[in-house]
Amino acid sequence: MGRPPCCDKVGIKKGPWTPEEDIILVSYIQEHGPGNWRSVPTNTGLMRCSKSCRLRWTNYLRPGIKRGNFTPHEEGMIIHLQALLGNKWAAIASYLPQRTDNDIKNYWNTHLKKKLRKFQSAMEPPSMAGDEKSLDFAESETGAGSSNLKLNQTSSSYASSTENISRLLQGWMRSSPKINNNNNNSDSIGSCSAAANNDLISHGDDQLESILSFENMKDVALMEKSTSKATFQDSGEKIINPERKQKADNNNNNIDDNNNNNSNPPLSFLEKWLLDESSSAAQVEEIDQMMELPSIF
DNA sequence: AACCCGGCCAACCGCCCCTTA
DNA sequence: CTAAGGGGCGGTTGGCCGGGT
Repeated sequence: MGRPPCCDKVGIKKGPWTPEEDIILVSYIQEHGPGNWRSVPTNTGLMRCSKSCRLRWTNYLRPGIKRGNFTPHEEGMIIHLQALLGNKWAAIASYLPQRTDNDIKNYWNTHLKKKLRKFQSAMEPPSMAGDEKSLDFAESETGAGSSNLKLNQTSSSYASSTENISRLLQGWMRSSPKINNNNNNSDSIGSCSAAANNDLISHGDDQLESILSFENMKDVALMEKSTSKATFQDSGEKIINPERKQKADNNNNNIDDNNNNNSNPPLSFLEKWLLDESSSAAQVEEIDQMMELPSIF
């Protein structure tokens, strides 16, 4: 039924990437641009499957990726979007261009889910504490007295220090105008929208409840999806709109309506809502404060 | 000091969708 | 129209690390 895994072949290397492999991959992409991943292993001599190469590039080597240290604003965006869209990490990532879906997914699973759960149990009367339906958490409670959140774990291993890989490799990339020729094209991340959002977000009602009850927005989201399907494209490679996908595949060239978007497309309802609400930084901080209360005593 | 346990996160797996021949 | 291939996405895993005992 299912297709055989692409990486079944013997001799395919798995596990953490080495700096040497990263350099090979980056220099290849520098020369040829991302895409046609199938040919990457053969052309580079990397003993990695094409998927692994793509993943490595999109999640770590791509220029402009920001890693670690999620800001309260980003947290708020993620919480909002997760409530609205569910576990559509790629879609969520498209609103946080500097973040990868994998990163967001990990952050959600390791930090935000717990945070929200704590928050929810803090908000609920004790008798209700066991009922977790409203947050739709799939997993069961583990470790009832779960420990404090550990943020910013540091690691000395290469793989874990990749937060700086893009920076380290910037020299390589810089010598290549090809890839990042366009402010906003599919490889230059971290540009506009996030920054714009950061700037735009200035207010919001502080009703914490609103963070947690977006059910009413889901219909809107569905409508949204059916009509305009995520009109935002992140400046990365996650392309939600198929039309854009095709264009992107054709590679480059400014596709992007969204670039040129000076002819800014009108904000969709969802986007407006996000911008209005994602003042959520304040809301998230409030959650933090709420959750710290018990520890004060 | 050694061991155990749990958290974190990079990477893999497998399914799905889209494109192309 | 259909089948095959490639890429994208979400879920899951496994290894590393730090904290606790």
